Amino acid sequence: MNSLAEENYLKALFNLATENGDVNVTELSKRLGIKMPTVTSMMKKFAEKKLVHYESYKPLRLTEKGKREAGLVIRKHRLTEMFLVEKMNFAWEEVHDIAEQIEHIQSPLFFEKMDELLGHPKVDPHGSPIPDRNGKIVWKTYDKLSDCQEGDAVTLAAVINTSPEFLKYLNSRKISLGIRIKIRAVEPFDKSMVVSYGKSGSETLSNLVCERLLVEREES
Amino acid sequence: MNSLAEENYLKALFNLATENGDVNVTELSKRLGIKMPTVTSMMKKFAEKKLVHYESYKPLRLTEKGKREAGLVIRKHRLTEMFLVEKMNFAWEEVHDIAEQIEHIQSPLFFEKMDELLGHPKVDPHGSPIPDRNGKIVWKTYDKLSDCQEGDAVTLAAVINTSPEFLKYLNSRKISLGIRIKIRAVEPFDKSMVVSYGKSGSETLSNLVCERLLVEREES
DNA sequence: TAAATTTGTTAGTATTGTCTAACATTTTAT
DNA sequence: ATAAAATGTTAGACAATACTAACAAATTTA
Repeated sequence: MNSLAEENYLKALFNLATENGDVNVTELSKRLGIKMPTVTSMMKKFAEKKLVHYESYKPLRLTEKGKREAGLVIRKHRLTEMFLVEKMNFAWEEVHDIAEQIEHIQSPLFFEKMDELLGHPKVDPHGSPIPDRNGKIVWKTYDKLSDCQEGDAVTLAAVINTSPEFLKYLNSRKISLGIRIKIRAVEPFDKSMVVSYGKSGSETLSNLVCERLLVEREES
Repeated sequence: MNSLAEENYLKALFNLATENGDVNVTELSKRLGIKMPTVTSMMKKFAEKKLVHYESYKPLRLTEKGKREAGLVIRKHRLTEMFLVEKMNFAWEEVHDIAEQIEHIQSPLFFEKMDELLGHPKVDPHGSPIPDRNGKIVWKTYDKLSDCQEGDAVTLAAVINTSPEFLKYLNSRKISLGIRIKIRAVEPFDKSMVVSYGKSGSETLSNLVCERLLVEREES
């Protein structure tokens, strides 16, 4: 069984590997808000527990076991986020901190119950995939809205940045997962987009925002 | 803010005081499964934090602050038990261990949401009162079934022992909170009772069981 | 009331997970 | 190619919470 601290390291390792490929000690240290020497010693412990392949000065790589156990922590996190939103009426920008705590509950039954009550959801409230019972993630590949063209019609499937600030910004624009977005124009100078969706006439979204919105093109 | 360990000490102190009056180090040690020297040193820390009145070799007494904070932990525990049973379809004998973990979540909003979704319940699934937002418990006084007489008709309001074994025994007899029980006979020799309730013809309950069932007499 | 038992404290140690300071290696830039 | 910068490790310390062994006080019993 992994401790709470270990679960946090596992999750961070997995997420960083997904985001950036190779993970180094500095990044992991920054992500966790824990100083580098502490991270180094935890990685040695992880090596003994066969959770990472560790060699001094080399990038950190989760073993298969490490990936599985990390996936299971992320599963608990994302199921919790979904439960909080769907069953407890939380808004999507409120759930992260609570899920960070509940993900450490040791009770397979508890998470099985959540999964069942939610009808075995495939994604969390931000569109991130929920790993299966073996910790395996099935990745669907989405396009960034910023990579789409004038005239494209797309559906919003996920958001990359899940900070409360960004999510509140989206709330204020009535942007939520599942909305259909039409790209009316792309400004060449700053790559901002004029889009329409829902009941809005049209809105202008900066490139920074468009890069954080993952969409599916209409099936053709 | 109290740590997880401190919250456990607070809860145990409060519960022991409710059950037995005075609390001593030995009892607290046994209840927590923590050796006495560790308990002594935690009590010194509690004295500094003004959670207990501590004097060497004297019984342990929670301060008003200590009672309030203990009550708030117990509130979190009991709200959680109720939530697990009412909203997540757990059986009453399954919830204790999970609630022991969730009670330590630091998020007032999370527990407020539970309370709201449950409609501000006054008792948990075992009939124990849920402290209010200030940690105050309003005690209703019940009678033990074992103190009732032949001919009495009562309603089951709470159970004293909440061990899974006892609760499963009650399940097997279809005994649940709220059932109306009629006392058909009391065996003088061993104080066992012949009772009827629900659809059962009649059942015999040992004195040990009857002492653990708290009932309300029919309003007169 | 004195001995035995129970209860409680002190002292010293261990583990987990954190830190800072100092040093070592690797990478980048001139 | 070497100096500077970035990255990573070692060594030693610390806080929280637990433990055991030894001792002290209080209570019970004979």
